[in-house]
Amino acid sequence: MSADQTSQLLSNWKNSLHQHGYRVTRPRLQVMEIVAATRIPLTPQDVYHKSLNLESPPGIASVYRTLEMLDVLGLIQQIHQPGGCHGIWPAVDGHKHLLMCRNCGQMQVIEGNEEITEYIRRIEEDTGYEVDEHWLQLFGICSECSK
Amino acid sequence: MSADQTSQLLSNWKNSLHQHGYRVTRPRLQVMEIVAATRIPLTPQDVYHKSLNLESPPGIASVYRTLEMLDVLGLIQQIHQPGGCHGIWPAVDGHKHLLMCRNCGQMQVIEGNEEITEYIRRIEEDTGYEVDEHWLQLFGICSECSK
DNA sequence: TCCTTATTGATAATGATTATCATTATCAAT
DNA sequence: ATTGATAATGATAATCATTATCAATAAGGA
Repeated sequence: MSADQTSQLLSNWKNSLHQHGYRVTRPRLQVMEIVAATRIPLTPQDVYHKSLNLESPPGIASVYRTLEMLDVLGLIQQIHQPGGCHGIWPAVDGHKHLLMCRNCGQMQVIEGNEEITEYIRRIEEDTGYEVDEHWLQLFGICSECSK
Repeated sequence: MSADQTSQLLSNWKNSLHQHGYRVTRPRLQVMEIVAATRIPLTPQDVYHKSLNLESPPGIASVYRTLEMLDVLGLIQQIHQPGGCHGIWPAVDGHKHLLMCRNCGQMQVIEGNEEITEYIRRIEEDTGYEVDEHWLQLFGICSECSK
């Protein structure tokens, strides 16, 4: 994620806090900066440990509280990984699927999902379910790592 | 899952333990019976609490150890749910996708995934990744629950 | 600048999972 | 069927992540 993409994201997030009546505080900013800048999914613990490098790091409780708030506001999303654990990641607009390099951890957003829409339509016919949500995540090796 | 499907599964699992040099013990059988018979994903705690109804229930540690063993042997798989937490479920042969009713929790295995194969081929072309694993899970309301 | 109150940080409480280790039970060999 | 080596168990302690508590602090509207 490039530097100006990150600051764009941060700016949007701050607006969202204001709009929903949340105060913009230093601990929240510290957490948001870390999450907005990450290129790999982070756990709450990851965020906390990264924050310890900062001047006056937020308390562990504020890290959890801020992540909870970002989640409620839909600004981050959970990522499910082969290791079994979750990580968080800035939420992607619309419904996009994610591709993650199992070597370097880098995430990539996939554009277009017509095939999946078609697939789901067929499943609904076959099973009688109303499918209202789906998760698709792809894992592999990115072109950098496969060199 | 029907009664004879369950006993078929159990029988396969016991064979697998023998083949890999694991002893077949009562605590293991108790855990395996619970997991093989479930119609919804279970957490380790779920399994433990269900086991407490039994005559001489296994210790909590044995529940964890048995689930770990079943996972290593590839006999169960993890299910990722909207709530954010994992559950376990008997592993499905081949690569099948799962559909879960968000009301009753019931799981359904989906046959055929040509659309997904096609989708992944396109992603590989677009991104330069080698995609070697993918997770797709669908959530919705089953025909029973939507009545 | 003041004042209300949302937020923080330190820490206690909770809950899940893992590690430890003496005792028990499996199962291959006899 | 019995024996014996040792894998496995169960009770519990240790660890680790997450949540709750509450007095002190700071954001931001008046």
